[in-house]
Amino acid sequence: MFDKPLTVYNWKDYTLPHPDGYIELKTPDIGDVPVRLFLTPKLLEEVEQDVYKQIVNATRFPGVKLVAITPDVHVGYGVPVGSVILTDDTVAMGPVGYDIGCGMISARSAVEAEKATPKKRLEFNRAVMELVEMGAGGHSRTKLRYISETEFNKLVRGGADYYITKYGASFDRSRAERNRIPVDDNWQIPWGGRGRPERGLTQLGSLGGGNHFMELQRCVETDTLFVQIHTGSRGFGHGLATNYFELARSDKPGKVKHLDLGYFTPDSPNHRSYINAVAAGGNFAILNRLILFEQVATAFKQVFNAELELIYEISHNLVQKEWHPEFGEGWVHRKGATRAFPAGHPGLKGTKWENTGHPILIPGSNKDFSFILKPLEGAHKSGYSVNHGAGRRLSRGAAKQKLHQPKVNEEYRKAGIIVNDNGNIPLDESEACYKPAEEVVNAVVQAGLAEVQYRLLPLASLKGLD
DNA sequence: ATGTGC
Repeated sequence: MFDKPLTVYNWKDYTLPHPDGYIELKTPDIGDVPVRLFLTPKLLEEVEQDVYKQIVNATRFPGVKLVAITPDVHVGYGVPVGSVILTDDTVAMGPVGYDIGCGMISARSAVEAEKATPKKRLEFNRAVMELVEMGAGGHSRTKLRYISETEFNKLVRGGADYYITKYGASFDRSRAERNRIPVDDNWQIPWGGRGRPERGLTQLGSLGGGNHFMELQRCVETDTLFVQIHTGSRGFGHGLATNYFELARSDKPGKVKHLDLGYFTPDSPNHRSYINAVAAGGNFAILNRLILFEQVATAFKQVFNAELELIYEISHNLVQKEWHPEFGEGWVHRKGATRAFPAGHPGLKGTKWENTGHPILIPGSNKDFSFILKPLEGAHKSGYSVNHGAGRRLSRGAAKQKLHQPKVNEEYRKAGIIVNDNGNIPLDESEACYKPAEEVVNAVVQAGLAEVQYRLLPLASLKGLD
């Protein structure tokens, strides 16, 4: 299924603009599966050659009905980061990714942006760094570092509902995507194995490394201070993903040659089990964002003496059962892709977003715009999804090699953006590593998927170091 | 992404 050799190399010659605002890809390698590229011609030109093989992979899981590619697409494990895969009943791990439930939280304040003087920005960063554990391998600095396995189980099953009942909530969470993804009572966490999800036991309430961040921003439209957080399920989600990749391999001996392309059809008991794992990993990520937000709000209060109000909280790495007007009920895998339900979508029924659509949170680099978008009716074209960020354009290795530390430090200093507290900008996460966010967001606006509501500019950024 | 082995 996945080892059929590719017949096409110059794949970009097999694209044609569709009147609905996306680019259609049709090659013998992808057969009849509709593949829609939500890219401008310029962004398409910049897409790496290796992405093609991964798009073909995406079409080859059993029962795939649609593959949508978002404008921030780049190479991932098995399938691209920035892909949306609709299947009938197959569920797959690669199309969710290792950081199960990874996503964004965004909040606003009534504080005028000018109150964030350079001194206050540094003060904010120091206050956050005092409270929040950042970086790869970090353990929570909250009391949740010391919870029992029993309590951990209750948390990843009960999500924010359980957390709020047990520990109380310092803010109104009713504006989040959800508090909890249901987990079956009989599902057990697959402790141990190669993945060792138990790594997550001490990590609830820690940022992590890589592209995870916390940021103080100025909203261009309101000229007030906003805050944004990007984090996921840490070692727990990573461990779950690893163990289910292994299970997929033992499920179908010899058939799954590429570990990254494992999947489960409903005839496997692991099918339901993996859906539960995604729910538990998703709940961990929801909790992680909730706890970090409480800490950031505490720091914000200390420095600006004001409250933060949630705008939205949403994951961009999940598989969920959804309805689609063209493809019916099915599993929607989003890997580095943000859900975009417009007004009237049945998935919003009974929520406060029913008549408006829910906010879409899209971060740019820490020296570029971030965006909050509003989904439009046309979002069905992409399986109700848009990009999840600007998209990497320079590898970490290349960034460390090519970029000059003093020069980058100077650029950020001139822009008045403080990263952490020592003036040294992490090169592999700096502006040059990412595509211009505006260009990427324009691609989804032009395709009629969403419209821009707020533009946010970074003032102070917090990054965990690898 | 993770945090360890290449």
